[in-house]
Amino acid sequence: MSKGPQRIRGTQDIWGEEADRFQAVVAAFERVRRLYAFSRIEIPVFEATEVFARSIGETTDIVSKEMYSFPDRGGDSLTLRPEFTAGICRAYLSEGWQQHAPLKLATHGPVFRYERPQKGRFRQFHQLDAEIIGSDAPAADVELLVLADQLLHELGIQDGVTLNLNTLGDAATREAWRAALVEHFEAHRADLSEDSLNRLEKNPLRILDSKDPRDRPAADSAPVIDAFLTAEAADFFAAVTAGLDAAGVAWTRNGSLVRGLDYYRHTAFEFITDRLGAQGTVLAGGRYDGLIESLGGPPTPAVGWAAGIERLAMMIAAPEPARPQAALVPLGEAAEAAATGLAAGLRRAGIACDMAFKGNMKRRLAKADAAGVRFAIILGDDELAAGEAAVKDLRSGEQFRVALADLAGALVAR
RNA sequence: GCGACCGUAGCUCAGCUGGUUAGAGCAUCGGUUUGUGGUACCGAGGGUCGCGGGUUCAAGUCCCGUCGGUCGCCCCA
Repeated sequence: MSKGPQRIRGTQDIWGEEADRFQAVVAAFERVRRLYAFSRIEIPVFEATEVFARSIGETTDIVSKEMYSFPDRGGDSLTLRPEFTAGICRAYLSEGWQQHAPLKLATHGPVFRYERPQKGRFRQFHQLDAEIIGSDAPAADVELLVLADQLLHELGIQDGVTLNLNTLGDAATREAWRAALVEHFEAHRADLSEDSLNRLEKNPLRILDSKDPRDRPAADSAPVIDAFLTAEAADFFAAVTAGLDAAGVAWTRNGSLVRGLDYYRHTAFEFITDRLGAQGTVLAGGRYDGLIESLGGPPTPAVGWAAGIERLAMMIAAPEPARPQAALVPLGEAAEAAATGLAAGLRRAGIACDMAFKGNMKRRLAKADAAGVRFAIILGDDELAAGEAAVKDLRSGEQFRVALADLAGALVAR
């Protein structure tokens, strides 16, 4: 095997088709985000640890054992972001962006979670992220969902994916429902898996979507949230579903869809596929009206979602690799210099072209062909003397002479 | 943190119940073609068989450990 430093577990070196897929996902997101007038935001890759600890919830696995936290040289505890939402809310507060509310924000980039890598799961992975901060209108939830739906359509993966939708109600609803669930599961303690007994202490809602067959009877017979919804919460959810219907976005109600993170309220959703093994969630989010308050800010309503770029990239059709239109093939030193000038001219004219750093004609032609280049521009002493280049169409094999001054135009014309 | 499977050239893999100098395809480089690619043919370079220990006359092949990979559980995008 190779020696030298190795890639850190759970990180990736991405090149070739994989990189093209990644780029295609990001490009689609940037395009769609503009259509919905979301502005781009950039935030730090690391934050004070408390930003995540206070917002995400001390009891979640993310905070308790999956964060990359470290003391900096000054002794402060910093953490590599495990998600975008908390950092964006911190920025909203510390930069005084309340004055711009409601704010529609989008970003993408690396996030970090210390987990055991598996299919579609990495320690450094990448997310798309969209948030609306400062609006308590159900229309905000709807817009975010329609945006997500359009993104998946533009990526061509809507067929394998369904939008699962639920409401967690407002704070009062959630409290009442949670109490009822605890009571229900306490009564079925004997039937539950060890994992779920654990969840009962830490996050009882999670028992509802347990994969363990032993938990299913108790989970399926558990009280549903609808009975506990306050009138306001019920109205809110009705407005969201009506909006989705109006926008023509397909959705299915999933009463056992809950969120792992403490800050969610009202709308919760996941776009789920069966094409990625155990990692079925492709895009997920919801409303988190309590988060900014938990960071020490004023009560501020907000909604958002995040999607794993790697997971999306695995699902899309392979994109056409970008290939240059032409390759320069100089023969000899004089031609090499002339070709350098020609290449610069073509590129300034907006024509993508390539020129190998060295090699004989055979090598250069083979390289151009392997790269999928359409035209080889051959420059030798004969051509130079005539002020022309030999242009070879590598697809048809036909070859013709073009005056150097007309090169760019000739290539565009063909 | 737990479980299962896997770890042989740059890549994908073969190597039968342990037995002389470990193979193939692709890729790379060179040649058939000293100014013409994509096809074909010939040739070359490249591996302490993840690492460490053990069993054996003998280990890529068996055993233990360790590291890494893959998939699943937990959790989550």
